[in-house]
Amino acid sequence: MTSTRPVRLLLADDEHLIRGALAALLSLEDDLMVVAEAATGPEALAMARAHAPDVAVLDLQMPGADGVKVATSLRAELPGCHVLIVTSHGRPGHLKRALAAGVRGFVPKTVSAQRLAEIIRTVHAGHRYVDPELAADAISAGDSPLTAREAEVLELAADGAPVAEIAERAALSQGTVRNYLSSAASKLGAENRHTAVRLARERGWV
Amino acid sequence: MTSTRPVRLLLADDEHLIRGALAALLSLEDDLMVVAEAATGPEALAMARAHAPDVAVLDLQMPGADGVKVATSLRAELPGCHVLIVTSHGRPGHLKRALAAGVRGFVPKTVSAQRLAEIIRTVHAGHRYVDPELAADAISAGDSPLTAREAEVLELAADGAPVAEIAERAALSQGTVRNYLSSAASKLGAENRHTAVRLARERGWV
DNA sequence: CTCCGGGCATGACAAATGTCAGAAGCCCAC
DNA sequence: GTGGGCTTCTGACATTTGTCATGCCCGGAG
Repeated sequence: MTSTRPVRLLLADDEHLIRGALAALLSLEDDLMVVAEAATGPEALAMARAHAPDVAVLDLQMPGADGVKVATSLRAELPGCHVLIVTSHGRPGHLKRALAAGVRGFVPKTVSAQRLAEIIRTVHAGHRYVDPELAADAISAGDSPLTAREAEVLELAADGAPVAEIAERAALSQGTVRNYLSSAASKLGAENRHTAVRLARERGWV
Repeated sequence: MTSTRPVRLLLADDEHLIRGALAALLSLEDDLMVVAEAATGPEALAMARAHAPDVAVLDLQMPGADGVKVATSLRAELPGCHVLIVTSHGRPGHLKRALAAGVRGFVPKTVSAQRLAEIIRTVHAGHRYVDPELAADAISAGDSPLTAREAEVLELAADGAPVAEIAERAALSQGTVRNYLSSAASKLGAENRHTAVRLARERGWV
């Protein structure tokens, strides 16, 4: 690779410790340059607009808006900025959503900084990179068997709310809610909606 | 501070990215020296035994055994090794458990590496350090109002298991289980056991 | 010693939940 | 345009919960 101008990076992660450490390590690479940092989703967007980085390295879970949401907005506003998502807990469904949002790379935080630097270069060069293990998980987990409404209702049930409340918030009758919950649970092989919620969470389907 | 021998550190975190970055940043400080790294609880223990570090910087959530468990074992085996716990999601109850386990420092991952280095020195000098915000949360959250059995049953209910299963696993009658769940829920101000579980989780009481 | 709170249980009732069958409207594909 | 899948509803039923009263045993506080 001939010496061209460095890759300009945006780093977004709510954990200052990691963000700072990462910035320091990546800056050690001659061809990488951290031009902006952010601790929240909205902040990441604002920083991206202000600095127009080549690659945005986003944490999946951030206050305000998660990495995928930020990626979606970024794709619309800065098509030239490639997004690389870094995550601690890689749920299969997240990867799918991320890819659908136009994310170019998806890696767990268990990779080394060295490896991350390489991946950043890969993504910047226009290629894609998905961690093989996460990819395997996503493939074996398959697609969500839930219909849109089932998923919606299941999500509303997530914090333990009674059927009456779910029905109200979804503007559905209680009977309908129970039917959806029941069919969602049976599709997921769960005995009740609460385990169903847990299973759907684990697979990243909610 | 006169130039004495450096503080020998053990770093344990399952995320290689963070661990590596942290090791690099902390090594930049003249008086700090990373002598061992670990990715799991048991590994951290083994490393500690092998290297007898002055300060162990542990992530709260690691595969195998969490930071508090490691701290407990460490306290027994290496009384001279002070433990500093670093966490992403600081639940009030965790802090309390950590302090009870003899942990000397407790900080969120939102601090900067610079600050962390200072805190490591504080802990090494024999003092304690608890992040003020986490401390405030812990104090305002107060003590768990649950009796031992209530907490135990609530924990078994955590993954959405039906009463029959909880009863079997706790070797209690179903009626007793329902009574405990009911009283736990009312103590927590929850409408049902599932929200009760969620609330107890948030406060770190399970 | 006696009282009290916690652990444990039972039984009974009310409320919430899960399950099923059936039915209507809608839209898409064949 | 017909069939099939999704959405939505209703009603009925079985099962699971939540709640409450009541009782027993035990160990520590007064």
